Amino acid sequence: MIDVAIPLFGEHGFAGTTTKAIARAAGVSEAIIFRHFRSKEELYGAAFDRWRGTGADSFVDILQTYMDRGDDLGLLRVLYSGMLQGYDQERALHRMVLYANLERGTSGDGQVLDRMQHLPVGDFIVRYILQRQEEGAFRAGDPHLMAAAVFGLPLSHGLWSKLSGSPSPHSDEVVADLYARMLLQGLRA
Amino acid sequence: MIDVAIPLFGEHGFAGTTTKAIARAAGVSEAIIFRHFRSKEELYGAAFDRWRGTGADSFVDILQTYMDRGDDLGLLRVLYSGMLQGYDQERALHRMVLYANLERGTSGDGQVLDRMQHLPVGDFIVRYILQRQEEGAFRAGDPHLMAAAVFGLPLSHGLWSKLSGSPSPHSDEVVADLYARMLLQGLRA
DNA sequence: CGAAAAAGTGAGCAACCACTAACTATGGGC
DNA sequence: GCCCATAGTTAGTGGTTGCTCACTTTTTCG
Repeated sequence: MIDVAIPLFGEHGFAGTTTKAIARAAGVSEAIIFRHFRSKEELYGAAFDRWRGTGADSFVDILQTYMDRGDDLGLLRVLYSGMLQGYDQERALHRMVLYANLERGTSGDGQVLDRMQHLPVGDFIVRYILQRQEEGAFRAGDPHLMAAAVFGLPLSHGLWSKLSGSPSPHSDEVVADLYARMLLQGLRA
Repeated sequence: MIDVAIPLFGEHGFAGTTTKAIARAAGVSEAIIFRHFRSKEELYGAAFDRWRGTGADSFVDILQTYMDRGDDLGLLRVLYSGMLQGYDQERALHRMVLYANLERGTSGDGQVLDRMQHLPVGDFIVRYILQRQEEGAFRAGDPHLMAAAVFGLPLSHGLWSKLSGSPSPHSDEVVADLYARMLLQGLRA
């Protein structure tokens, strides 16, 4: 049931997704949703917990090997390539996260947003920038701000070409390489 | 009526905003909404047309003076400073645009998205990058991709600290300066 | 002024929303 | 065979949704 709820929440948001639609997609009657989850809200939360466990740990491990090797360009290229691929493969999940940012961003309980505050990959990039700064390789500045820039750079492209509806003529690899080179040059001291 | 609809659509999205709430905010009865607009959808479209005219032309003029002067860093600093200020001052409008990207991004008529396809500032940055590439100052690459990077860089920071609910400890000027320097260094050949 | 047009109202419509009540089938452990 | 928890059903609940209708008030203008 969570599996079929994620694409629906991702497509139409929390307010735009009806419990009836979820039930129909799951091939069951609407009533049993409320046997397994106390409310629509609780199902939404469960969908988010599913999202948190999305192979992020193994991805951090891969990035770590690049970091140990001192391969800055490789690290960024893998990060961006993974991000762009992730937008495709887990499009529904990413859209759900964006929706949550907007729907829960203001006057919400913040419960859902709290769960996504510190993600493994985000924490890793902050630590990575900090270390390279101490080594004198990267420019000075708040690592959190710079990490936001790292994640933001491909966001505009990804938002338009992947999560909305207008695909790009460039392959993920081309985009990832260009962005990795641009950002690395911008990070260097 | 459009004026009061924008904050509501920006706060809760199209699906999450009721016509009753708009009417109450406007201080009129619900029925007169449907005298002035054939449907909720049409009011939504009207709110977007309001957005398009948001002083973008004069902003482009300012950027143009920096471009003529060959002041790359100044141009980017003003652009980012303006973007961050815009997130604050026209928060509702920016949130509405993000909502539209998600809500209309898939299976929608695309009518709303088409209206925001080519914005003055976006077109200007593409032309700017193209010219600096021809002068040999900026690295090679698709200007549209690079323009997406220009707009994306501060997006992650802006999304979290401005459009959602967790403000940043840094001033807009500090952030704009850091990001402008990072991006300029990354753009250079 | 006076009439037409525009702007506004309250009551209410069918459809839909999240959610519940009362009941039935199923399957595993004793 | 019996118990009973789990999973499922149909048929609703009260409340809300976008939107309409019949009607009244205000504004415009020759």
